[in-house]
Amino acid sequence: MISHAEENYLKAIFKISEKEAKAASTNAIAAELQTTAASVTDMLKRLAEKNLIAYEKYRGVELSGEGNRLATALIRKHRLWEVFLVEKLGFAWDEVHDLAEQLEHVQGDDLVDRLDNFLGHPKFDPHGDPIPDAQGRWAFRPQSLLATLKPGDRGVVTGVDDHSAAFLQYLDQLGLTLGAQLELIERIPYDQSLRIRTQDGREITLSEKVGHNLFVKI
Amino acid sequence: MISHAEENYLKAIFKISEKEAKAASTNAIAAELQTTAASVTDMLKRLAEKNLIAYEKYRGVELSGEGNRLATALIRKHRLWEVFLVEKLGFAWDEVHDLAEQLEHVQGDDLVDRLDNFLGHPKFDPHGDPIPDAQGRWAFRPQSLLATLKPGDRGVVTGVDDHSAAFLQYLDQLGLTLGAQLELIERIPYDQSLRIRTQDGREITLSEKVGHNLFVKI
DNA sequence: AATAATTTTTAGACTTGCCTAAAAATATTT
DNA sequence: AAATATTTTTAGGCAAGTCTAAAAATTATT
Repeated sequence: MISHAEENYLKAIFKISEKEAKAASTNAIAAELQTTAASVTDMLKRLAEKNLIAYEKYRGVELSGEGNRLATALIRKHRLWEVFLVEKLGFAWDEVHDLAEQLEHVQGDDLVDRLDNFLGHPKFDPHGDPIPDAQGRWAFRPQSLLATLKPGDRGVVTGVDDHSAAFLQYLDQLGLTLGAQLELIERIPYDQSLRIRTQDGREITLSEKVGHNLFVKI
Repeated sequence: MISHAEENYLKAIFKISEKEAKAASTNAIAAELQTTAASVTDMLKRLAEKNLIAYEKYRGVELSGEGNRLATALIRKHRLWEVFLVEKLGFAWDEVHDLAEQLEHVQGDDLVDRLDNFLGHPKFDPHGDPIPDAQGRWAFRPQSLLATLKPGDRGVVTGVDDHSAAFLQYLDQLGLTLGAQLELIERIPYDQSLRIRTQDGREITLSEKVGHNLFVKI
């Protein structure tokens, strides 16, 4: 049996490995989970003992096959619950993270698969993140950071890199939710600000930071 | 903040107090939660400390107003999730208890009320148990144990006292699910067995035990 | 009312998961 | 390469929640 705490560590390690493409460090895990390096070291020993990670002192960790399988299942659960909360219960996309964080730990034989079925097998969650299927396969969808578009390029908002409520609410306010169309007018050389036209013809200026946190499909 | 373990104790005390109409004993709580009397004593001290129960050594416990409020909210959550699992995800009534036991601990501002709304404000769960509303008010529905009917009485199955999977599956097999109509033909004096006629005209014999665990509305 | 049986509590220990402070190892600078 | 800075681990401790075994209190029996 695996505890909630252990599950959270696996997910954190998965998340870090995904970005960094190298072994996850103790400090990175501590930062991700808002805990201390000492606590992380404690837990890494336990996870290594259970063969869920490959751990070498001072060298960081990587998930084992089983650890990867568990982390993927957890992300699947998290994202399916997010879809449920938004699509069925009417929560906003910036309100669902903490709830899904709890719901993903609910254990039950075919709960996830029934939920998946009930929701119509969604491939992406309310933030545009892919939902792995029951076999752990990830959907792929070509997308680019808004910051990489060239003036004149048109795109559709497909996801976010920053999942903070502050960013999501700002996007709501701008009308830049998933599916919104936009066109890059120009990039200001001085500070890399981006002038875009929205689908209803408004022209708005976005900071470089926004450009690096918004995914669009060209 | 209240822990999952504390919540489970409150629910157990509520359940026992409901039946016994007197202070819940340490042993009764231990039996309900499948733990030891020593563990219960430990926890009772903590709950008393938090003013969730009135606890006097060797004298059993009763819920405080706040304890009662929390236990009621918990039962509300549990039963709403059971409705969700059966109505929306298609689980059988004997499969949902353990899942709801986990889901009831999920904390979130208006999650329960949104769920309640999504489900159409059900008044009873899949086992016929009442679901308290957001203000903690209980629906009442007159019902009697099948064992108390007189020959010739007709009734509709409205609930069960025994929630075990074995009993629920047996009822499924007999076709005696919620809403099923039946008529008591006779009570066998020898062993209090009950001969009933089902709505499709079958005559079946039920043990005294079944008679004491099935609720019907006459 | 005294003894026996039962229930409840206390005492002490264990695991999980977390912490701080100090030590050890690794990485970076000069 | 030596000194410094950073990262990671160890050591020791704490709280929650559980356990067993023993002591204390209550209840039942004779």
